[in-house]
Amino acid sequence: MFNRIEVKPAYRVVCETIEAQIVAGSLRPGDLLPTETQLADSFGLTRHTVREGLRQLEESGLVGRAAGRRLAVKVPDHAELAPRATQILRMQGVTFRELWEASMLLEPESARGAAGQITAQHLIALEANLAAMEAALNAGRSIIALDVEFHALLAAIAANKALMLAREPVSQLFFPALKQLFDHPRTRDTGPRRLIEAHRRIVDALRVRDSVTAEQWMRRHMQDFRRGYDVCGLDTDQPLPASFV
Amino acid sequence: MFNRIEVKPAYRVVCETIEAQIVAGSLRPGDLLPTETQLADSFGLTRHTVREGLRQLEESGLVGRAAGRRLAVKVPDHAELAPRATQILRMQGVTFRELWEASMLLEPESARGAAGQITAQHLIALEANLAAMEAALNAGRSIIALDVEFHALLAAIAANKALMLAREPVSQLFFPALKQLFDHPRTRDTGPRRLIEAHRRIVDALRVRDSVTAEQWMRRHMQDFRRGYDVCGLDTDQPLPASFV
DNA sequence: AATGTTGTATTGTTCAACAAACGCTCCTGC
DNA sequence: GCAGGAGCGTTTGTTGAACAATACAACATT
Repeated sequence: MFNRIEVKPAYRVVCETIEAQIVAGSLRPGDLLPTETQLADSFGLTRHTVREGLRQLEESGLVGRAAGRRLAVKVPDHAELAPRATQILRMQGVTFRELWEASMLLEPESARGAAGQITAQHLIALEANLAAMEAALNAGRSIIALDVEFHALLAAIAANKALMLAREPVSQLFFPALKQLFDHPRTRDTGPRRLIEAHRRIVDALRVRDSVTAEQWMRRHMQDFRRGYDVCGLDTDQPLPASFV
Repeated sequence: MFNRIEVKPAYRVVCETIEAQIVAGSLRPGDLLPTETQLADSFGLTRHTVREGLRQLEESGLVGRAAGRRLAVKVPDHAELAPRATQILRMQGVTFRELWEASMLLEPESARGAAGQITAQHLIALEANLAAMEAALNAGRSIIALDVEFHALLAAIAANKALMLAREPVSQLFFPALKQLFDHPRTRDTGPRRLIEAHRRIVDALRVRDSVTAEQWMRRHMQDFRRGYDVCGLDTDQPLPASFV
């Protein structure tokens, strides 16, 4: 009968009210919010209180500074969400196995989907990535960042928004976790070569829109990672060390 | 050469500084933050400026009110992130097809994983869900919420944090999208029955830890959804209507 | 046309308070 | 001895009136 009453601070109400207006559609992406003073007047609050609400709204990604100083409604981007998701996974002590199992699902599907959508434009980007990797390898620089980029490229080509959202945080953790591999004597020399080889094969398959082969090579590629982890004697059930930031 | 210069407001620096302390580990989950006045003194800012930073930190999920009023560092929960991810997908105009393709990957894996981890405790929860569904159906109430819950239960049982994070936002959109189906004359009568039947089969398979059958039935279950959508003449490539809130 | 200048609107920040809620200690009554 | 209040200090939530800094636009200058 009498449900739990919770008093929300005014700034929270401000945030929720504006958010509600946005999802309801009365404020559309691109629209400028009223000025802080106007909002304060409307709500019958001080500018300070309104500002605290706006700070939360800002962090939620629903508003941002489009052109000038004024806050504008925008469509939040999944690129903003990914780092936060990554952070959650790390702080919750996600294990290599969990990441690997997720990647084992998401990446092959990403490759498969890319085969159906790929354009000449995309191929150029992929080739550029491969070339950059070769160069980095020869120069003795790390290829991890380029690896992450490669997989992100594939996902972007596949153009499934749900998949991209799901994939990104996992990839942000999984691939950097492989840094250990490339530093390890057992895999330092062969690892990067095998990686580039797999990427090469995937691109070749995509060029001829061969989704089956692309998917197969991606799966092999993922299994390679897993095997490398084992070969190096690393425990797949341990939480990832915090150093992967 | 000359990169974009961005001057960050002080409240933003406050937020980032504290966040850095948390990820660096000098502030651990459970620790209380200093009081607003102390922070203001340390930073050499006004209490209000500090508060704006704290509001952002709060929204980011890294701090929260644990016991009393004081803010405490906490491990962010993926349950907080899911609604935001859902929002992003919806605002970006995600289509039924995208959601379905993602679910077609994630849900069967979820069922498969659950088979390996399930306990008597879990089975009780699943049975309770099934019973509640039967009851809801007989009473003519909607079973959508219970369906979402069923799939969330499976994911929780499978206990893969990366998978749960990936799955949740998709499920929050995908299953409610099926409301149309259960309102449509073509599937109104048979749909819910088939749904419960599939859930039943999955639970039965899980009870005997038969991961293959569980996964198969889940896949069939998903394909059923898709077929229903087609049968009702709905366009799978249209963005979901905004009414799924 | 490109570069200064001015003016105004809006955000960022400060200072000085006060109200309300919480946690704590200490005190009372049994 | 201890359960239950009464007070008290601490901390957050909120207000008010300012001022500084910046961005934008319109205009003047060269």
